[in-house]
Amino acid sequence: MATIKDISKKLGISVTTVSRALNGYSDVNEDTRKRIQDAAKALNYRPNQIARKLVTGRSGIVAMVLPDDFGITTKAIWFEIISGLSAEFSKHEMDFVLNVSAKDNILGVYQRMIDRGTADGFILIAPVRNDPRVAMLQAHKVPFVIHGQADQRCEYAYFDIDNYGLTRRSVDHLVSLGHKRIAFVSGPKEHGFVTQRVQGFNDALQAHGLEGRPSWIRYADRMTENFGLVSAIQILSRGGSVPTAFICGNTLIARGIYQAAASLELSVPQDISVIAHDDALPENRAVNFDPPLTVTRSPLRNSSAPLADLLVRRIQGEDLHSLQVTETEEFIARTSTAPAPKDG
Amino acid sequence: MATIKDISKKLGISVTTVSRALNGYSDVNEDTRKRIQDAAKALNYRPNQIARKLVTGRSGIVAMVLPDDFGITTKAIWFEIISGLSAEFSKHEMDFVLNVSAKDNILGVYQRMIDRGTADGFILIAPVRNDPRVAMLQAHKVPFVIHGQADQRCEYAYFDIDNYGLTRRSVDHLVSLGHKRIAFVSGPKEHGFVTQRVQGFNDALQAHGLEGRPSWIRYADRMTENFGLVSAIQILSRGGSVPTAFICGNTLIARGIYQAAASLELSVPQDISVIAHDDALPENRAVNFDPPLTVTRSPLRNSSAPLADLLVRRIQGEDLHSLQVTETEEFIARTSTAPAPKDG
DNA sequence: ATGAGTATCCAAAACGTTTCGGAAACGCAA
DNA sequence: TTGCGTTTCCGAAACGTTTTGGATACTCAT
Repeated sequence: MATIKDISKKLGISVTTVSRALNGYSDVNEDTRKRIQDAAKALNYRPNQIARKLVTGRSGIVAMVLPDDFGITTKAIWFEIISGLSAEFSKHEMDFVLNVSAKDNILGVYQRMIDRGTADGFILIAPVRNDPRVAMLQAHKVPFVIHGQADQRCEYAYFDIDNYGLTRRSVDHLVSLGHKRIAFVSGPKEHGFVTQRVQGFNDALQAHGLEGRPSWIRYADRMTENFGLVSAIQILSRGGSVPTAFICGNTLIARGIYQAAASLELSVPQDISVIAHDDALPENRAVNFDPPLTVTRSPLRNSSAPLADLLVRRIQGEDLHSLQVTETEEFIARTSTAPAPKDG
Repeated sequence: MATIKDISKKLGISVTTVSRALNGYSDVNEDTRKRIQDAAKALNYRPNQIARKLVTGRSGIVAMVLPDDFGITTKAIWFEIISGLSAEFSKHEMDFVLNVSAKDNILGVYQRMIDRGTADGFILIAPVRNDPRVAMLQAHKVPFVIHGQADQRCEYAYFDIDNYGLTRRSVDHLVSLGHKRIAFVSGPKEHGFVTQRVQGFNDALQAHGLEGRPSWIRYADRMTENFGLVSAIQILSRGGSVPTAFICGNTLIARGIYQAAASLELSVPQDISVIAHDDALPENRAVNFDPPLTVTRSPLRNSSAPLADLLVRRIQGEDLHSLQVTETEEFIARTSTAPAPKDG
């Protein structure tokens, strides 16, 4: 309601000085600044973002565009990210625009938003290789940060977990328990994080002199309980030798594998060990599994603050290469993993 | 990128005329308008919302503030509403700001948004009686629309379903099947829709000369499967006569009641009939229940378009009273309801 | 020919802020 | 005294649009 002019008039100080005082410039006397700040508070002044944007080119608005076709799993995951981000940007006094659109229209939405210049920057999630969104944003020189790293050497800011290391550590743990035949039930092939995890998985097997079987690596379109159930039954029912351990892309898949084991009258961990990556969604806690699930853990919730922070700094013009963060996940051994069965 | 000035220069026409042509004013020659529109298209012109807002006071931004403490059910429900709204506002070329904040800070967020004037209007959901958010928005004369009607006679725009009629119809249906003892498992007491449903429930009972028992009406803090399970077992295990039918606030509660019935070795619908209100969430389809669930149905998804539309019209200054919409839900009889048991 | 009415156009102000390019006042060294 | 550097301030322009209040030219009846 109150404008900078009101403060200016009330104090008999120029609009310029008021603006500079409030924005922390050094060319204003500290006493004056104090008076101005007090007046601002007294008048309940809040800078009009719109007016500010017109001159600075910044709107204090940040956006995220999501496709609308996904299951409840993805829904929960994204809600987790969304609420975290929204809260985080709130702290920065920024607004968070969410757009949920048909998958084939996503690029159109970006185009519109870029043209109208509503947003200072974007958050992307679930990147794929050669992601067209990335190409578009780069072409228009719009700041953005990706959750997850799509390509090996990339020219954008990102926050990622160590997907490669995640499967390596899981394999290491299983091998140290004597497992030699390990399956990996993962996510959609086109996503960067899946590629990296598979890579880590294969490299780890090789490092231990073990041989992987292509049919023991499964790619889910949707990383659901059902997919875990079906995959495990298929893998375990095939003739010949079967895996003694499963690594799961998330805890839902693990749940499906527990079910499969129960259905096949196998017990976890005596017959098969299970280990998963845990995004720490509040509604599916690995510690409440029976038996409690061994996991590599990196709460999705924890990624909000870094993501928001990175984007803010990117918008402020900070260099890309200082804005590429990879976080190492926690390893938590519980009782879903045990020494490999003797007859294995 | 291209501004109104660019068009103006290219065509040798004043900025004023370009603006008026593009905004459909009648005082510009149709030929000129055509030329201007063509030039605008050629230059890929999009009006700068920010500049526009500065003078009109409209930002083309609309906001919603949610508390961050809720279970996965609410999460799914809200995601449903959110994606619908976002898509809908997209069509209106408006941006949708989402803010998820701590419950005790919600009002602060509204205050900030109102002060900064980022949003043209707000969407509220899940109103309670004498909702402080309503009071605040009314005090600041900010346009808003509520999903659900909190108070009987209210001075705001809303879109609601006929919550009163919903339970009336459910009771009618059950009574016509011969049921005389009916329980109702509903939602949080403080929400308007619960009050209305309970009212409809009680009135319907009375209209049929039946007597309700207070202990047969249950208020859930969270309308989950668990609450349905627990409520049904408690109600059915009590000494004396027990209900022969349950009305459920949503399909999750119904699922819990199915479970309770199974656990108590009662069958649906031979021993107890179940009827629910169905918000039509994609992950919990009433038709897939076993037996398929009789419902009153009003897809949440369907409320997005009216809500968005109402808000847009409210922002444009349309009168409140033409913006109060109550939709009647569908009634779908399936096989979870059957004649009351003879010994009942 | 005059005046009124209509169709079409436009210059300038306004929205609230930041920023550019100084200006004034002072201290201090030469 | 002069000149220079600091500190502290400010006027005016700018951002891209809409809106206000005419101005101009034309038509048509008188």
